[in-house]
Amino acid sequence: MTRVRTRFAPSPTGFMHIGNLRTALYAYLLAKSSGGDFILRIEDTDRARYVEGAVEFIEKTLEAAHIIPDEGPHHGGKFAPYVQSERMPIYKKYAEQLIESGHAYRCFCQQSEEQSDGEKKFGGYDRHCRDLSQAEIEKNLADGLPYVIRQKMPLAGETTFFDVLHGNITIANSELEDQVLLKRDGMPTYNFANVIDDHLMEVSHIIRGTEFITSTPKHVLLYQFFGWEPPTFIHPAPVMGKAADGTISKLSKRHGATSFNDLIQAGYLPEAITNYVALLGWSPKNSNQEIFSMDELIAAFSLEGLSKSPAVFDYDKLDWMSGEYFKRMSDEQFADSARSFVELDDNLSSKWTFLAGLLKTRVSKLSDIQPAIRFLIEKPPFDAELFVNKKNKITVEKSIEIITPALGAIEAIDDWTLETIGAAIAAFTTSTGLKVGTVMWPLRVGLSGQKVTPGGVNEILYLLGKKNSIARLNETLDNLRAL
RNA sequence: GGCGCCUUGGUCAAGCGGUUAAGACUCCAGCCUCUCACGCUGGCUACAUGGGUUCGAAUCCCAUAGGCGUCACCA
Repeated sequence: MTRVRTRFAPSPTGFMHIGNLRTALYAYLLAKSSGGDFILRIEDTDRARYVEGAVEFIEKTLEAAHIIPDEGPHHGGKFAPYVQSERMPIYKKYAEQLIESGHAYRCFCQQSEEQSDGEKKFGGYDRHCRDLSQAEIEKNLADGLPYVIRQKMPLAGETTFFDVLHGNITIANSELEDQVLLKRDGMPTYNFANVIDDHLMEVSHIIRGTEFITSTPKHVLLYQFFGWEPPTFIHPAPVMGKAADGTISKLSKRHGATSFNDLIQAGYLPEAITNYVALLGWSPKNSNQEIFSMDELIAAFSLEGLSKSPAVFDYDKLDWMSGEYFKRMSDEQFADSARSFVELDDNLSSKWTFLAGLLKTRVSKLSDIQPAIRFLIEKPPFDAELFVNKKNKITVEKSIEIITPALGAIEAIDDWTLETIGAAIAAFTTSTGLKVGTVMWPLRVGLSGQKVTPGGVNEILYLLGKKNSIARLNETLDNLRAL
């Protein structure tokens, strides 16, 4: 059995779409699950679309996602170069070989040429250049006429190829246009370069989007023309997005964050993103496991688990998975990863690990943190409504009755630690003879200025510090009495 | 429009001729609880439609519908 070699072949657009990331992931998992190689190849044959620095961006993104190429532009490998624009002589050689064997021809048609008869027309050219005499060709060449090299498709019959997900797919050759192999500028088209490179680089399995299904017969014909063995094809369905109005379409900008980078910036962990994306179109056999480390994905991956229907990207589920990753981290780890997403004052930054521990189970992405802790830095405006709570039998009067003596108890705390605070508040609560909830409600609301807080009274007191806590409670008291 | 692919709850998704049609997310209810969250219990919701084949079909076949893709000197 030949060695499994897969490749990820993005064009350098400076953007790593989630769908691309998933394709890369599957290719990587397939290779690694069978001890093979994963290749990164840059398909930069469209000069107009080239984005400066995009290659480095792709490499950095893959690295962040823990998808590490064995061969690539900056990873080396015996089939270098791995950037198509650096392989032009190779494509030229094979294109000419095809002309000689009668499977390709020089086409001198202008791009905008119109065809008037009722014959089937392919992209502004007809097939008359197929029949040019050698003399005509020589003349055109001598005149310096620009030309492209086109693949000479069989006019009859059909081409069948096997796709792991879809089985045999057959397309009539009459549906196939004479594909341009070499463009006017000498660059190869995708449809040509990928065949040459995949063969030369000994790629065994091609994983790419379904948008390539209909052009695969062209590739298969090329393999036949050259007498090469075609690789195994796998065409997973695209990742879809759901718009606000419920319509479903290929995941794009209108659906929000759609690139790996967008998601990182929103504060999702790379591991969580990779994990979630892996499950969008793949599921493990004989298991319901959902949380996977990269090593576990490699161990569990198999082509049989791939789905052939499109999957809708679900931010709710990503949020859940993200939360699962947070919960499995230690407070220290979480505090560390979240640190760059928050701005803290000196007081809070000295208690950051503790605060982070409180937040860990309450956020689904790191960018949720800052809004959740703002009340600790700046107290929200007074709102009397907050001091009325039916369930805990709290009213404004009752709040004043509780906060006033509580202030005394708080002022009496010398050593400001979570333990001493907890003990003092517990003792105070007991002394009032009231239910815990009844006592805590006005205190928490009075301290935080909001109904919902991460952590309870003890934690907030600790985080705020003695001086600040007392100041806030006094202010609250003033406001309540003024009503 | 031609050609191709796809179709199990709102979403992901098991299932490969015989099941009470898994599991997860979301949502709802309850428990826990000083709020929220976590955790725990439980619940709602699905085989696109119509024909076959078969003792028996979500599973096989054929239509129909809908969705998606493709028809570039982009990938």
